[in-house]
Amino acid sequence: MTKSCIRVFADVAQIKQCKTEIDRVAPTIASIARALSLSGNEVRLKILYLLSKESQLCPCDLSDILGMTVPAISQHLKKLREGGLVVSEKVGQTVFYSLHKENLNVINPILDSLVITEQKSTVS
Amino acid sequence: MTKSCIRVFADVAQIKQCKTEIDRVAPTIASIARALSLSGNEVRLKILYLLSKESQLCPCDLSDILGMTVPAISQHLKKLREGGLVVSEKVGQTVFYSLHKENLNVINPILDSLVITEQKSTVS
DNA sequence: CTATTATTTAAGCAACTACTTAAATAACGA
DNA sequence: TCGTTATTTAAGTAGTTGCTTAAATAATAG
Repeated sequence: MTKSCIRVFADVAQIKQCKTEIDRVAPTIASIARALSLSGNEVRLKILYLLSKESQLCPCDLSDILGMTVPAISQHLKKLREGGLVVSEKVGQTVFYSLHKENLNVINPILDSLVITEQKSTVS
Repeated sequence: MTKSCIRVFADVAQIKQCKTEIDRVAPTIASIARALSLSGNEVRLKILYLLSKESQLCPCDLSDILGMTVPAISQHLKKLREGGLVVSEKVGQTVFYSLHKENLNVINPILDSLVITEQKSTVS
């Protein structure tokens, strides 16, 4: 870290500009990275996909569908809720989870691309 | 796991259908989740963003720009390369990294959304 | 009130991540 | 060749993640 790149082709102005630019977008990148790492888990991505298909599901349903324990599911849902990607509504003893559509600008294209990828592979 | 959801409103047919559907898309989800978890790291997302702006950068540049040690950067680049998100080309002692555009269908919308988000926040 | 059901929370733990420092590899120039 | 530079690899480690099981919380029915 003390020594920096001194190669002949290094473009000092370019590097400086990159530093400025990355500082500028850093907060946005941090927030997007958070959303991506949330959905970068196989179980949570499945939950998001299922919610995009079914509009709402409870932890119990998801436990059945994904073949996992209820606490395991609940902990994933907690992360998704805290990350603002899903919302929950309690109806009696049951808690229904659904996508938090307003916060899904990062995730939506991914779910879309999933559908597209599936269509492609179904066709071929 | 042994006991399944027995609530009154549970829709057995819906659950069964979801199971079938999730099994069908599981391989695609796994591969997308891998790409998302790769780009769900702040440093790696910054690298991808910088490469989308600069077309090619070496580990040394990135170390300078991001204020991190070269080995730390190198290890991130290795993951991105193994995940197929970037490619490298050696020129003399320098290794230039650039985006592997063909494999970026999952990541591209994210980088785009980053630009869009930045424009929004700049305007407001 | 008591038992049952749905969900969440907590504690423990194995596996993974992302850094560190040191060493290895490779290209270059004097 | 020797010393320098660019990069990668390796080993060690603190922190994080994702599960497990057990316990806590809350709603409902008898």
